[in-house]
Amino acid sequence: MTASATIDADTDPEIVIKGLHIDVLEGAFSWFIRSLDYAVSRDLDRRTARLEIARGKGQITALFLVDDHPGVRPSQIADVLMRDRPATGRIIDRLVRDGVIERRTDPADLRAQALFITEKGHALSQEIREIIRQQEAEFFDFIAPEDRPAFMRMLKRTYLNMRKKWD
Amino acid sequence: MTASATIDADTDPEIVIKGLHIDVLEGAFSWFIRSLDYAVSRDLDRRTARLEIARGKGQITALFLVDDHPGVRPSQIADVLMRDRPATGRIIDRLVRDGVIERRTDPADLRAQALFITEKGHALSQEIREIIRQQEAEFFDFIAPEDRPAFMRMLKRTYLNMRKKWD
DNA sequence: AGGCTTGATTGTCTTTGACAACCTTATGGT
DNA sequence: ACCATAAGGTTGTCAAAGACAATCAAGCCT
Repeated sequence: MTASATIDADTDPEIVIKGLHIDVLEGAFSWFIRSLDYAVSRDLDRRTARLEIARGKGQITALFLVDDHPGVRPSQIADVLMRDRPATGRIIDRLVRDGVIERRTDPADLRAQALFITEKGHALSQEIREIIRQQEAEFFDFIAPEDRPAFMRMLKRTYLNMRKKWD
Repeated sequence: MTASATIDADTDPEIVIKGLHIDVLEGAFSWFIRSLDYAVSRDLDRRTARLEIARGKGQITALFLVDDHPGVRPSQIADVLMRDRPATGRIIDRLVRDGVIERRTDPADLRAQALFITEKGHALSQEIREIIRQQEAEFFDFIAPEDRPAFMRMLKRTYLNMRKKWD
């Protein structure tokens, strides 16, 4: 018994952890987002531990991007991930080493690479998508179905707003 | 021009980054949460760069907790942070080294420590709170005032739901 | 042709975070 | 009272993430 709370559809829950009222942090969207990220990431790592993919958000997002956009370039992935190119390059290194994607040089621009998913990579991708679906279901099932679109919309808009400030 | 979107009050925005439709990831709450965390964290690091506090969420949350709960114990902080005790211990080390909090042994339990804020620490805490208020205002100002409580409530409930599964 | 920009890699450094082992103090059962 | 066990913290080690600078190669633009 370390966390307790009253959860109601319409009231603002109080947050108490090990006897500490962490009211301070309430009112701070960012704090919840950061804590949620930590939890979601760890949970996802656990769920994917048995798979042949290194943990970390970057790997999975990159894999999905290659799966959905054959020929995508590392720099595009870097932009989506908001990482610099060296970091993205190493993520891709690992995916290539694991045999889930392939690097080819783009004939139209010899500097650039075009990335393609392998069969193994596609299968892995499908498996991870299913895992994420399960995670979503378990983590967010308490949000009433009719509230989900609203929540998602707010997240998206926050994301887009943030990206605008980013560039 | 790397991110573009149509933002409407009521429509679901499309997300396009550098020409990539990242529809795949839509429908995944977790992806937005993770991306948002990344952005919010980096932004906060930038804003607090000039301050005498190491970057990282742990430092700030721990500082706030000590500021609000004089005599709090490291293990309680570890629980809020969802970190293990070694990690929490090192966060506290840094805060003590920087002179913003003090370690005393709890007379009631000689194993345990009671943490207290210093004057310097309290001043720093106030300063950071103000910075966070500003960040919140800039990041989340596009959420209509009447929608904010709902958004916050959903975040809180997600957080609490997650903590329940955590323990 | 020359200079500049873009795509990507390599090398290095710092920071996080996880895990295991250890020491000290409380607690609880007998 | 005593011994085993649990709880609070510290130290040591290791791996991974991420940031930054420097480098190389290819295209673009006058």
